[in-house]
Amino acid sequence: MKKTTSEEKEFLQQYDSSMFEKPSVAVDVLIFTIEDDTLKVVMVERSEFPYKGCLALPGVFVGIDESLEDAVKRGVKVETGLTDMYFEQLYTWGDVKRDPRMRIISVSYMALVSIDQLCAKSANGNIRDYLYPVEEVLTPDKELAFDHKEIIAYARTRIKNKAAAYSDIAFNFMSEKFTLPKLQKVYEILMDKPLYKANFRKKVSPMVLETEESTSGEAHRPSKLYVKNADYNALEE
Amino acid sequence: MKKTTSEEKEFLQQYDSSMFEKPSVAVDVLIFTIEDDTLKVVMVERSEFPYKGCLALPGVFVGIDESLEDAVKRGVKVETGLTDMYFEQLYTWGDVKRDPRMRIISVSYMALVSIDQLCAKSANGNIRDYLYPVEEVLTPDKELAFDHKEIIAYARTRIKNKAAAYSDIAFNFMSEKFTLPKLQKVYEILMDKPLYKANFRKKVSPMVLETEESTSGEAHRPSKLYVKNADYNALEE
DNA sequence: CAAATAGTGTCTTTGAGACACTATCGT
DNA sequence: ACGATAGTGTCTCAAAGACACTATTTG
Repeated sequence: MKKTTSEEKEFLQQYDSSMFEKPSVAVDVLIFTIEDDTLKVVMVERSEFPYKGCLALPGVFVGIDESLEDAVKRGVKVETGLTDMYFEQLYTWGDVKRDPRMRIISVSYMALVSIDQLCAKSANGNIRDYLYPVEEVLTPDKELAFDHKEIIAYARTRIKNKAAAYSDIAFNFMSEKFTLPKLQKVYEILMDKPLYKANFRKKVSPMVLETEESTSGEAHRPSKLYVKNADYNALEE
Repeated sequence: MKKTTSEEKEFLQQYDSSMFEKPSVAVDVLIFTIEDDTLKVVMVERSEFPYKGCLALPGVFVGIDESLEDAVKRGVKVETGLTDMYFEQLYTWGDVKRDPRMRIISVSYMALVSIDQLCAKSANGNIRDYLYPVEEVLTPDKELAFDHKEIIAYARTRIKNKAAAYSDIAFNFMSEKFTLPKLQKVYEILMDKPLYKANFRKKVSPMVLETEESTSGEAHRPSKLYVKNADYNALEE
């Protein structure tokens, strides 16, 4: 990795002699999207023991010269082809027996992406085949690999809390231009509860900017298109 | 660590051949307390390079058969002698160069403890000598070891947010019985802003239970003693 | 016009914030 | 009585919540 100085050698020798074995470190990535008005997460079916046939979160081991974030980007890229998306660290899971094969400490991250972006880059096979409704995989009788159900439940709670606080996470699921009814629907899905139209619009009005465009062609009044107000967070001071 | 089955061998071989070197995993513990109406954190002065002479957070490497929480308990015990205290995971720091000696991924935890408990168990030397005011170690010109200033700043923000939301974290700094003026002072220290007495008492009244006892002996009206209402969180549903 | 969805006005209730007041100790 | 801190009553104002209304498109 790097050359060691004489001062550091003492430490490294001491460390090597006291620690016989190191845990492995992985990142598990929860790629969330909204499809058919449903919050979904990317999962893969395990072809090997343990948990053969169960759904598991995609994950990669962290390389010795790779930051956690770089490992996440690598994992997301192999899974979806996407190179730029919003993600944030969730929690680190370190139970000794969480993986029966060997000691693996997992740093979990959640990535949020619109279904449009997700499908645009889907080169190998259809990414839609790997999307599973979150509420479905969280049902008690559904068996998932390792502690992945707990991890997904943790992420689900985080998403709900952030949406309820009207943070801007919902925008990660939107295309660039969107109508307020669509945005409201996304917040409702994330919060898992219905919202009053007028109140919702009061809340989000500082977070969005109206455009000149509108929807058309549907058998009802058209809806104005909005974009995210990039200055919103700056105003928060 | 454990015996491997034939199914698992394939995985382990594949893993071993693809990963030449593993990062080390440590937990860094931020032990916070309140002394002299000031939020303080336990730190130790480094006697070795790198960052010789700088303050650092206490930390331990995570053993191969040790959970993250067990590593935290071990670290807290060697540092303070305490065996039971509240702690929670903060964040995992994984920059490749965060430790110049070798690749170390650090899972940070914050522990919160009253000054009474902290001093009660202080066997070897005076633990008070290792307490440093948080705002002081966070000043820009103060050099701390590794990325520990960033970690402390992260924890400071977490504490502020939790106090501002009137979570029950403040109680971790109190003795079993306390007066409301003392509790208010603790919230003010954590939030770093003054509070109105009447409003504060309205807020915390469901979180506390009045006792029969009062303070006495001071040249002013005595103050009633309260205990934490253990049922409070249960009521939250 | 009817159906359907987009969008607005406003009332009520809740709670944060601010401030003034009363209460009770020791000296 | 006085200084000092403990503890309470209540007003204001802003935001959350609930609901009713108007507006604009297609068929």
